[in-house]
Amino acid sequence: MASSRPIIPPRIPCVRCPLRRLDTFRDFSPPELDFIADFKLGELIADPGMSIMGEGERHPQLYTVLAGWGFRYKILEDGRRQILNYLLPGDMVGLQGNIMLEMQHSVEALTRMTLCMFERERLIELYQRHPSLAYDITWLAAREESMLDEHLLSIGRRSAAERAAYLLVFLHSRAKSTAPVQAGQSITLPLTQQHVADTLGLSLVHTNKTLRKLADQGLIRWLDRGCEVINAEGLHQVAEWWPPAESKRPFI
Amino acid sequence: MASSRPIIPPRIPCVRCPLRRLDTFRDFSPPELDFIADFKLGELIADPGMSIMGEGERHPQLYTVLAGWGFRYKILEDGRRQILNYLLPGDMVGLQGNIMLEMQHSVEALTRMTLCMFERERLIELYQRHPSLAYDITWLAAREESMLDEHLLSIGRRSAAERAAYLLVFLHSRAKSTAPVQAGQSITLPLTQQHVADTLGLSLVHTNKTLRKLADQGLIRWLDRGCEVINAEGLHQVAEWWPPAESKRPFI
DNA sequence: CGATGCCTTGAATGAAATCAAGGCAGGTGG
DNA sequence: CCACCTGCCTTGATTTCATTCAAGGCATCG
Repeated sequence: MASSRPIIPPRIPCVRCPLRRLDTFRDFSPPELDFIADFKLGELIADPGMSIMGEGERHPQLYTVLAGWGFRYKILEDGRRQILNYLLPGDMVGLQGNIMLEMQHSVEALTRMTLCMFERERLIELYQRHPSLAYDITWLAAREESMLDEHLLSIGRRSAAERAAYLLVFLHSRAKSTAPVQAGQSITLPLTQQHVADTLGLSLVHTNKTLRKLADQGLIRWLDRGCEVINAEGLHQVAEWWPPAESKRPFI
Repeated sequence: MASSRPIIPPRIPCVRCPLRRLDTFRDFSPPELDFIADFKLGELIADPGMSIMGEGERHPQLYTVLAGWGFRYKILEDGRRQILNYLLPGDMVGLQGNIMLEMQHSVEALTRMTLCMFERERLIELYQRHPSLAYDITWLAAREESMLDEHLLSIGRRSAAERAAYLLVFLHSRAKSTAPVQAGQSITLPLTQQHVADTLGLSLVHTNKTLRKLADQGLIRWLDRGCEVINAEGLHQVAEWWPPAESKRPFI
């Protein structure tokens, strides 16, 4: 099944990885970089809406998002869907496949994505030869966990408006730190209201009404298939949430 | 602050660790065991209701639950509380403190707990000298992540009754795999309905009514400060959830 | 014997889901 | 070029589910 997808040999050499240029991410030492470059099998291009991994599947690969947005989700038998988190450049995808036999969630592309593909088999080698990179993987897992904690608090205890404000300003701040620096240009979150609804645990209709209120307050502007954050500070205050202080992030 | 708590030198040597005897957990190689034994600083005893870590604190230690139950939670300014997950024997506590500067959640004891205390500083050493243990830590982090994913699906998309059934059977199955083998004796989950409410994102009153219905269906029995699962299979069906197949688990 | 902690229940209120339409832009095919 | 989809957003009316309010019960403990 993976073979039916457009997998191509590495086009973007790790030495010239565009993510390394951003100062959100930490630098590799030369031996680390060599290892990673060798570890990389190729690239996967995914178009919007394309399924990258499916719950219950076994996946021999491990990915890192190089460009574009995606999301992880689970569905119940009757179709109720919960989006668990979003995938942005620098995020790892499919680590769970190494630990559990089967994937416990699905992954879908939101925009056109480029993913770096790694050989799962060689993960052990990474742990043996590069403890610092192993530690980075743990770091990434712990960071994912802390995002999920915050989402749980949000869905469990925040009101609809607070939840929506939280989600949008959360994504906004993540987008800001991974977007190629564009002079003053505003960032658009590439979502539909259905995605928002499925993330917040609300119905589409109620999500729409809630977003309308935020828009009426001048906090956001909703475009076709996208959301523009106009007043991030206002959203922070509605949500009662501020992003945790973060030093330079690792990525693989 | 940690010094005001009853920290005692190791009483239970790792060689005779009671968890290693359970066949839920994997065995250590002799060198691994030596390292862990040396890594262990002491034990922490926590009584029910005692705070083990607080959000915003910096924690120099890392723990593993040796006995007893606890939980991780977050609170909003106005007091709304969300329980994120429960801590059972074999679970790691405080890894996040290594990655983020400050803890992003709090930890409290539910029953009397014994925790093994490790020196955070030496975690890097563990990564350098024992890649297999490093991998185990990643394994534990990924497992925690997959539990949080399931909780998110539950709170976001399941009905009150489904959620309650899920939580109880989830805890029941976790308890079963870590409890010292007691011949046919039933397991009691050491919770109050307030804990259940704060885990499910429901009010106490509505939680009570929901649990009542499950009890009326003969699925559970509610005791004072505890819940007895009578019909696990029934709960699985209400929740539409079964525990993922799991091979022997690592622990540190 | 009065507190306190935990569970229980009924009644009133409120938030969110569901039901039901409709609008509007972009794309396609006759 | 127009007719007709289709996907995404919007709005009002109704119903369902969950919260809040209010009280009481019943053990345990000092």
